[in-house]
Amino acid sequence: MPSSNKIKETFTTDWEKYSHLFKEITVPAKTILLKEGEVSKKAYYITKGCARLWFNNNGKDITFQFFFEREGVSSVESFRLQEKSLFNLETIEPCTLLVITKKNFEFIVKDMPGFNEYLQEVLYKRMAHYSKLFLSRIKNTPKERYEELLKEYPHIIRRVPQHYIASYLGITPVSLSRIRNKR
Amino acid sequence: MPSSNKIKETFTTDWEKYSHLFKEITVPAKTILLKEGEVSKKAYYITKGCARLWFNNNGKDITFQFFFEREGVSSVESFRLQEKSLFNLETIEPCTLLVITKKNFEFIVKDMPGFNEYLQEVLYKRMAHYSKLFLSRIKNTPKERYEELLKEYPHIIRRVPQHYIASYLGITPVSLSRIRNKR
DNA sequence: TGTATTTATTAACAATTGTTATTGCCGGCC
DNA sequence: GGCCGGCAATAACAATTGTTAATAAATACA
Repeated sequence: MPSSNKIKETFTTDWEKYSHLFKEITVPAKTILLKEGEVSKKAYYITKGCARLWFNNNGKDITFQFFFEREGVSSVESFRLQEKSLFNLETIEPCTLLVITKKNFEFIVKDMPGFNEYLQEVLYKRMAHYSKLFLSRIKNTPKERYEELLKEYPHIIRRVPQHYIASYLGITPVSLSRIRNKR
Repeated sequence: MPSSNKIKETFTTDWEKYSHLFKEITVPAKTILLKEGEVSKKAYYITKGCARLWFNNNGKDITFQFFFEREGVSSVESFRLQEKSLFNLETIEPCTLLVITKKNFEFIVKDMPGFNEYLQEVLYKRMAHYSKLFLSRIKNTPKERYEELLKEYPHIIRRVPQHYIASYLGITPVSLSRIRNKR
């Protein structure tokens, strides 16, 4: 579960020895890995494909975050605290994933020096990501938000179906199409 | 600076002995107690009146929080970490305030048992307040947000001028007036 | 009390976004 | 290759909100 450049080097070499705790699976697109309201028992690492975290709001889905190759992904709060997840975790493309159980994960937490600190950083980054997302919703128009996404994270727009982008921006697919084609 | 029922009792009796560290001032409405971009050197406790925390977004002001009697108020992050404040702190009504300097405040933090924990709780509540506010912006329409405010915090609506409520809800005063009068 | 200032309402119009439905395109899959 | 399903674009219309301006009401305070 590498990532986060600074901390990465400190334990990336040790990583091999835990590989037997992960199971590789492949799943089709639109597979729900975790359902809203359920307690997360597994965490995933994306080898191939992409996924999204979203929640249902009166029948409309609101996407919070996208995940791509070489990223760990779970409903962090639910997995760590074993509480009901507020989010759905769903694949967008067919995916190859490394799966680890909560139990094995806890083993690594205890066994690998520095891993817990790394997790703290992941959590912190996630909070920062949310704050930024929320603030952009308050301060900017959908159009501005789209343009910012296009500038800062073009790979998301290249790869993710447009209606998920719309759900991420808080608008309808129709409205996003209009913004893109300026009419 | 009492508040927060649970922790309150643990040090509310000790509080008197620090009263000499506070200075009472009275200020008119619309007094800026802290300007966006400045470092907070003072914290306030409201004896009489009310205030709001807001920031400027391209000329429009966005209100984040309202404060009333028996509440401590400051740009918490700026006061604690001595960083530039992201917010303006401004009185809404003429106010009577107890003022304490950063230095004297730090003295109390060190001197009073349990005070630091209390501050942690204040900070935690503030984060929770923000999360709630942000989520309501994403999930609900301005109309729904107004109705929730009316139900949950009627005292705010009773007391605060309507255009500040509008700024808190993220809409124009005109739009809020329309919502209130259903047309 | 009378005047000035602030605040709220209303109207008219523009801009943005949502809703619903249709069409066409593309890719996966049998 | 051909069919089906998912996706994007577009149109027409409705609903919501913003903008600007005028007016009315409430409030402050001299």
